[in-house]
Amino acid sequence: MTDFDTNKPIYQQIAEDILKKAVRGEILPGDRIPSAREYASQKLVNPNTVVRAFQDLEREGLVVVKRGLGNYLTTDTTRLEDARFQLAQKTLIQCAKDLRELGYTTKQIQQLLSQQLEVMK
Amino acid sequence: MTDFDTNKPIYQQIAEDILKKAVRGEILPGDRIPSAREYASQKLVNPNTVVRAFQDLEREGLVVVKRGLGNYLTTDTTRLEDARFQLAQKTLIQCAKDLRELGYTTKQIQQLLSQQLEVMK
Amino acid sequence: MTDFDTNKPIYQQIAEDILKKAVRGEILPGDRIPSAREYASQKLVNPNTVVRAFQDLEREGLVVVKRGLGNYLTTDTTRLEDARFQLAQKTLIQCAKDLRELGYTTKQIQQLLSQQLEVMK
Amino acid sequence: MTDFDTNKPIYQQIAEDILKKAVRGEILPGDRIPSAREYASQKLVNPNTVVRAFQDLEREGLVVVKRGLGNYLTTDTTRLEDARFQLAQKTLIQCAKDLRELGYTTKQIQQLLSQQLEVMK
DNA sequence: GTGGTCTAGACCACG
DNA sequence: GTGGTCTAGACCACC
Repeated sequence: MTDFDTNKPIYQQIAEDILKKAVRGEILPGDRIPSAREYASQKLVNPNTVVRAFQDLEREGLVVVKRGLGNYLTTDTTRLEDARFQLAQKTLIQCAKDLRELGYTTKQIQQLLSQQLEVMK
Repeated sequence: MTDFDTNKPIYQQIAEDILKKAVRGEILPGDRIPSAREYASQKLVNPNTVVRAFQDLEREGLVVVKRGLGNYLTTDTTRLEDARFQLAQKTLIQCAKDLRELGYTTKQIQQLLSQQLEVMK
Repeated sequence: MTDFDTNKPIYQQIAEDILKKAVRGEILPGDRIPSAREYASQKLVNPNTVVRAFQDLEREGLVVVKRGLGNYLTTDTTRLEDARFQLAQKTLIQCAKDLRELGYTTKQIQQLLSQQLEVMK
Repeated sequence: MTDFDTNKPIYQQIAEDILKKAVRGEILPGDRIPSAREYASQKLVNPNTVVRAFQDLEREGLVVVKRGLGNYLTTDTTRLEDARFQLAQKTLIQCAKDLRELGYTTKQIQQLLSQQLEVMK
């Protein structure tokens, strides 16, 4: 994920990127997260944009900011699991709703999804 | 659908609304679509916003503009089916990709979707 | 030419259609041209639109309107040849200008045109 | 090109102007394009009109929009060359077709074009 | 600062 | 009547 999708705020993509790394175990609870500056220079984005992403993560309780020390992934694993499930839920609801509105039946939707998952393997 | 989602362009929602009506058979191939002005006064949006939606639909070949007469749904049913499938495909790919990145397995994704579809029945 | 190009006024396309038929010899000098009504019902366009085309042709001296009798192609062949050459000239100037602005050289333009003419044979 | 042709949409002329500059090398791949507002105040047109031109260019993949930063000419030179060739092709096809319909032969068309190019030198 | 969107109101060509 | 275009001015999110 070196590039960003133009239709979505970059700060949001950064926040989701970190959440994804956390739920996949690439960052462990309590781990230090690169500082906004490091992250910004690495991903070639404006530091302000990263700061905003971190603020959002802190607000959700996923990241703990220790001033002068850096940002740390929360040790509260429930929070992580919650955030993961919520994001998944939101994604699925939107997807299911959109497909329903396109006139697809439950069976068809499941079939299309299976095909898609197969292709992406 | 009398109101609009605030975090999506209105013109895009109008275009999708018409596409959805078309694929669901509420508008038939060759049917006349309400003029931009009618549509605008009915949905209480600015005519220009509707015009933009219609232009997008024309660019995709879903709507045929007959100058001075009005806008007509294309009689090319392949186009309609294509547009439907493409939109469904795009939705599914995004959904599957997002869930994969959250670390869900194929089985789990299918299960979550089934639950969701069940709930929405 | 049963259908019309949407980017150009229909009345203009009708006028050009008649001019083209005349210069190609499908209509001869002095021949009667179908009345606006006949033409309109044949091509499925609004009679007013045909009328406007005929007015333009009359203004250019290509068509003579004899009230109550019908419209006749002028017997003045010079007029026809003039109109033909002018239209050709206008077309070429625009084409050459556009290609020049795209940075093509004289040689390249001639070559591209030759290829195109070959294809259309 | 300080003024605009009255019988063509301004937004279209702006888009073509930029494309032409790009294919002629006056703007290089990756270069920043003046912001819509700059361009608008410079050419004395409404910013919205410029925005529309830029959006068309983005849709064709010639311009990349970086939000909050500005518009950049694509670094994908294939796209540029494609766009150039397509526009040239479209122009030529239309020209050749029109002349053919006026009853000119291949030889005559080539000759007329050569004369025209000579004149414009 | 940038681009994205929307509203309001106007004018035109076309049918 | 229709759609196409343009202007003017506003608000927003983003960087």
